[in-house]
Amino acid sequence: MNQHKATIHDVARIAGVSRATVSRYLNGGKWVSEDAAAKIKVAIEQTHYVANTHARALVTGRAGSVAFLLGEPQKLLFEDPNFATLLRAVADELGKRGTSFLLMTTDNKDEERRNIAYLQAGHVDGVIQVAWHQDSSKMLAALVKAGIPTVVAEQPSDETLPVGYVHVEDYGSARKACEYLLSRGARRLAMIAGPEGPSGTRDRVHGFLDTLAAAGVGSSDAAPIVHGDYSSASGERAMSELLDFHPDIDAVFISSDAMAVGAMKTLRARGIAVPDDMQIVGFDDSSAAMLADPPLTTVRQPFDQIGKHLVDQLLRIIAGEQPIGVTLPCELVVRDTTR
Amino acid sequence: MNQHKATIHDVARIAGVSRATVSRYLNGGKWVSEDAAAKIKVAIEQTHYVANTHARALVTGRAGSVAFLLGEPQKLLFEDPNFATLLRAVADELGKRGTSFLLMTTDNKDEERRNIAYLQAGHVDGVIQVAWHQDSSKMLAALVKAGIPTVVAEQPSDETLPVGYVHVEDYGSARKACEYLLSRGARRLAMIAGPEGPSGTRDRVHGFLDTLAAAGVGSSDAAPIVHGDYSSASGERAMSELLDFHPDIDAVFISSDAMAVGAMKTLRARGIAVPDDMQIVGFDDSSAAMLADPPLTTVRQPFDQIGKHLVDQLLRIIAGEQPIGVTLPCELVVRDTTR
DNA sequence: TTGAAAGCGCTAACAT
DNA sequence: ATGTTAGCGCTTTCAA
Repeated sequence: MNQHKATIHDVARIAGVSRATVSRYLNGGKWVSEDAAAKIKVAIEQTHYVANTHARALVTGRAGSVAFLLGEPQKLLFEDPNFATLLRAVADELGKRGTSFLLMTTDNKDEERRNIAYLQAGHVDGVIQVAWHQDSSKMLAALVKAGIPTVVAEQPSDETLPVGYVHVEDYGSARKACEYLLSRGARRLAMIAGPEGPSGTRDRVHGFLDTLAAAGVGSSDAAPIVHGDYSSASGERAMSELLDFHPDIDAVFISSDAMAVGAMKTLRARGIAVPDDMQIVGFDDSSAAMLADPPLTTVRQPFDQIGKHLVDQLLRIIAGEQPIGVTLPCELVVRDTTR
Repeated sequence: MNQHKATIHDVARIAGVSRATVSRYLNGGKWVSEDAAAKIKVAIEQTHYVANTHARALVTGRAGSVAFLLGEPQKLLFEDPNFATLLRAVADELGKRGTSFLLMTTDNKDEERRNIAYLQAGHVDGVIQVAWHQDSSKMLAALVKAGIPTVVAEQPSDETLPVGYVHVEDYGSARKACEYLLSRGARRLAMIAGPEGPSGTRDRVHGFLDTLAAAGVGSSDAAPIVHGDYSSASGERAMSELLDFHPDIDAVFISSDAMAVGAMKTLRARGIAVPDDMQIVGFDDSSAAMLADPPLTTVRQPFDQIGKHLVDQLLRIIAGEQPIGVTLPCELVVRDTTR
């Protein structure tokens, strides 16, 4: 633990070659004779040599790491299980590609400033931004201005921004969910949507509305849509509101499982049976869906795929490719909150 | 975005001093005249200069970052809300101290090897290890052997290891919970404990057993204790088992809120009313506790404090201080699953 | 109080 | 195929 950590110099000396040869071996091994390679391999094993990232970053100008930037009100990070899922997916994929990452959270203006300064300083090669519940356009603009390769886990509101993004097919998924509800006999559909602003909310609402219109079952009065913040508590409130103003609804399409769980709590309190008196379809297929009582019919978001594509995109952009948008399909998972 | 990033050289030139003076200014500002300091300050603002971490790390030999090392089976990271809570607390505290951190996950032997190599390479100054559900002694031993400053979010099984740790008062909290149950009229107590192995599980079990013994209400046959893995599903199973073998129990002390939620699902399925026929106390006070139906009486773990102390400890150890153990008290939060 | 100079460990021309 | 050399941006003696 006290012995000097092995450097490329030690390896070179032991292998009987120059440091440049070791460096070449380390970076692809081209232009290194088999003989030299073998000796270097032995020397590395013997010394437990691992390249110093900082020295390498200094000379190459690349950090070999990316930031996972979370712009979220603190309480939601705790409650939304999707963060953990996505975080894990990203961590796994990044690990496979030999890139380390650091997690940054932004809860207020001060942290935002500090984070921007840090990122601009070039400590990381790129940024994966996740801000499902909060407006992140300022941060995003700063990243773009600083020329930092960036991917976003939703469709950015400003589509002209040169950032990559990965999102799910919100419109189509909403239609799929609502059409299923219709097919199970529901006629008076309501929706509990996510926070207004993000494109995901907008697209799901359109999917909901268009399905109703196509089926000719839309009510003529104010559309039964209430917005929540994806938290369970907001789902509880939203369900109450829905019931108060539209007591005749027989099904609800809810934009997150957490909100669906909250909504079911309200229903239970009011003695409304699920799925007999009220059918429900959630969104995410988070752990809450299967644990709900009864288990929730929901739209499965492929977070592992989202994470994979996010990393893939970012690494491509860092390598100089054009940012693109990736849209992933969702799957309806039928459980017991629909008939 | 293309203009050369400002270096200490640029700042020195603009301020009309040497790079060494700028460096001194950056690191505490001692031995820098007010005059020079003022000029440097202006130059830094003008150039938007931010020190290059890699260059600094290279020369100082310190990385300025630490690792948050998660040794957990993947599925539990998704489900256990405590991770997110602790992660956030640590992130906040680290941010305040100007230290960045990277998150590493260890799900299998291969990742473990890779992580150990990475950490040994000195890419970080220290490690915060969290492994509540999995044996982490091998990893810990490797870290100690490599001389990497380490703190653990539980009491390490090998107490002679020179690592810092922060944990909650498991024994006392268990006694507090069980005594409360007794005070509410419960007489035939059972326990759903965490996975066998970690000291936390052992201490809570002892607290449970000792309380029963002290009150003289222990049954003479096999102690009604079943182990789970902190997941909701395991709580569901454990409750079934308890009911099958000890149908006369009237209260259960459960080592996590997630398991308590699972247990309540089993109770509901069997038509056993909470808290009338069965009282329940959980552990953690995670979001699941308040959302449970009825809301869960539980033991509150102060994760924000745990995170704060973890960071504090680690930074102290990195600075050369002796590792110590920190034990934090828990608080009983009474809600509606107790009478 | 300040500056000159010597690297930290590595990569990347450029020679050979 | 391999070695020599010149830094990357910063801190840190050591002199002045």
